[in-house]
Amino acid sequence: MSEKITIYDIAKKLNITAATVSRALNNNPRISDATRKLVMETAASMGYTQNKLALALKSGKSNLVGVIVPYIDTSFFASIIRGIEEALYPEGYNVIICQTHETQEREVETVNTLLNAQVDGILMSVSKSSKDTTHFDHILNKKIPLVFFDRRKNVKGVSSVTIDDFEGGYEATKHLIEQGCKKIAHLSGDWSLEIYKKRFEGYKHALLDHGLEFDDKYLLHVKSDTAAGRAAVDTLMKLDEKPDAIFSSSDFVALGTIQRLQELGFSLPDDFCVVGFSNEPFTQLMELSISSVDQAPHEMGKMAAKVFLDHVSSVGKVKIEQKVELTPHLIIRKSSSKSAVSELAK
Amino acid sequence: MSEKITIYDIAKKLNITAATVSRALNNNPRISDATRKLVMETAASMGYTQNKLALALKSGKSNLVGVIVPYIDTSFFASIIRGIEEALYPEGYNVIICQTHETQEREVETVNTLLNAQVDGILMSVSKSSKDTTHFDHILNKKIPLVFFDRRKNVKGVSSVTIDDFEGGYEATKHLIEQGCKKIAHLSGDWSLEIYKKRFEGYKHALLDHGLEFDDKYLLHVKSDTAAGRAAVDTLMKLDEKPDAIFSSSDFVALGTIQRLQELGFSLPDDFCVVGFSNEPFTQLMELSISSVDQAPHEMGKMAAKVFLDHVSSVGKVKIEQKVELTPHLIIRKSSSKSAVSELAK
DNA sequence: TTGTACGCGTTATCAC
DNA sequence: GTGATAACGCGTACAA
Repeated sequence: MSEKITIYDIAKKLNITAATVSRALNNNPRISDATRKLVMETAASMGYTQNKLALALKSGKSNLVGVIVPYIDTSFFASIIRGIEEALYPEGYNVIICQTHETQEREVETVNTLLNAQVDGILMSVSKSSKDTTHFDHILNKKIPLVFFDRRKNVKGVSSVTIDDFEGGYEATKHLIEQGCKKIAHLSGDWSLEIYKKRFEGYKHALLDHGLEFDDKYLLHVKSDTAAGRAAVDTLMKLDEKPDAIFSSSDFVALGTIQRLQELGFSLPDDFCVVGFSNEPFTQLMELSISSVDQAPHEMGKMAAKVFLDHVSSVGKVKIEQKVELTPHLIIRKSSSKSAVSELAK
Repeated sequence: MSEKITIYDIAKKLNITAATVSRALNNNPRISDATRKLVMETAASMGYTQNKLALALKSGKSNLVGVIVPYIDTSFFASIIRGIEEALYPEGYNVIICQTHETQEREVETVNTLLNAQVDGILMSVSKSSKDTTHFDHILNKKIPLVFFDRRKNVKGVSSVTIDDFEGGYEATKHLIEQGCKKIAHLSGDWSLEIYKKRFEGYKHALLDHGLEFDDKYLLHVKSDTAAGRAAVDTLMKLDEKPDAIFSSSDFVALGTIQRLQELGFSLPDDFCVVGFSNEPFTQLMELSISSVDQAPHEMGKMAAKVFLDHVSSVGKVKIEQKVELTPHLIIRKSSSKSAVSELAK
């Protein structure tokens, strides 16, 4: 009892042909109940497991889906992958994970690897440094569904699932304005990624819609870590007109600003209101819990999987690229809840 | 230019046979430089990609490795998976991810799924409710390497990579004793998992080794969330002899205890010292940063992958099961750094 | 109801 | 150096 058992092994044991075994195992109607039962039982006793590779080779369908992310161990992407896995597993798909480490080189490499592995689809979030798009054409030329999530590129025929980053930026800024903040700084990221640009635009429009003017000096481009947030605070403090609120495109940056502001002796949220983006797990755990825009990554993953499934189920039919935009949800916590305003609300 | 290109397509175009194309592509020595170059070029121009499924079927080697975890989106497991992926990718393996949701049922199911997918190995952390072990035998019967990480079961012939949980519990407790704590409570988890039992044993031995006695009333079994930590504090506060320190097997529980203790008006770390376990990302981000035992999940993943690679490279040779035990590292932060002791150290 | 024969794409083993 | 052929494990028309 060991090694790989094939339908030939069980056929030989029963003095029948492999075709019959195959039929019995697949509940083919054209087979007697007797042999079906017999085959089923001996298959189980011999410890037979179907070789999906052979099936995949024959059918041209591997039931493998590739997922490409910058890093797997950031809570945002991990949640998305969980959503994808949980939506695809019940449909019989297995998920292969690849990381790009934010480089174009690895992105191209992993795409080719997944193509070699004959995946039935690729779900991915493009890396920051991704500029060229010919590797996406490789995928499309092979008629393999490609779905972007969160970070997308404009490629014809490719569906995407994102959140409405404009809306997220708008809501966060609007909330700060409602808290009575007048001079709201915005810490943005690398604009080669659409998401940061759109969050900024939401921020800008919210200002204008509420009679505030947009001022260049309150816009900073920073990296996504706490150190960058601390440095940003120091930069802002050199201004003649210091801001009274900060909307950051990253929770880590937001945390850095809070740390630095508190070090400088400011009282939050009364002197400064801060809102972050992503609703990282830690934001709700802090003593001064941090307001943030939730991106519903689990839902995003499920939706990306659903879009893929729609694609495969609509072969032959007109398959139109889908651009799903999820609505972000601002979660208001202590870092932006001025006591004065809270009192008013009561 | 589209659809799947096979070596037959390129053979036909060049009026040669598929075997020759295969040889050219695989740098077989018995081939002329002229045809090799010709094949290489036309292969590239036609957009040929090797079908690894066919290769896998023929060779019996899929270059797929299955990874099974309770949940993919906890920082600990996500880091492990990252470590695994980064160690396996350069060796030509792709990683398939499955989640058990902590149920035995899904664990058995995912194992069978991965076996069907013809994975070359399975790396897994068993689920809490996993009791039966026959599904592990299925794996071993097929001569497929199985490696446990973090959470293991005693199964003959199975390698494992864990951290020395006894050591972790011991060091954490010893540290608390050195801070001057005399009555150290321990919040443990479900003892059906070895890890929690061992952490407790480390705790107990550290007490005894330093002349403190172990007292039942300071040992509580709790779930792994902040609510459980809060509840545990309330339970401990009902004791006549209240503890002066808490060693928790979970960072989330530790956070809960800190929140509740502060609510009750205690000053930390002077009234209470708290140490957690896992070094979750948030522990270092809190205003009162939390001391914790780091499990080096990234390293653990890399090591699990390495153990697997050792297995496959030693086919035929005596392959002995490896029991790798990584050394945990206590990270001392504010939650257990008494100012008095700190002053003394200066 | 069951057996026969073929093909999925690839490489390896023969021949030539 | 290259061509022909078998084999990996499976499902399925076609024949019986």
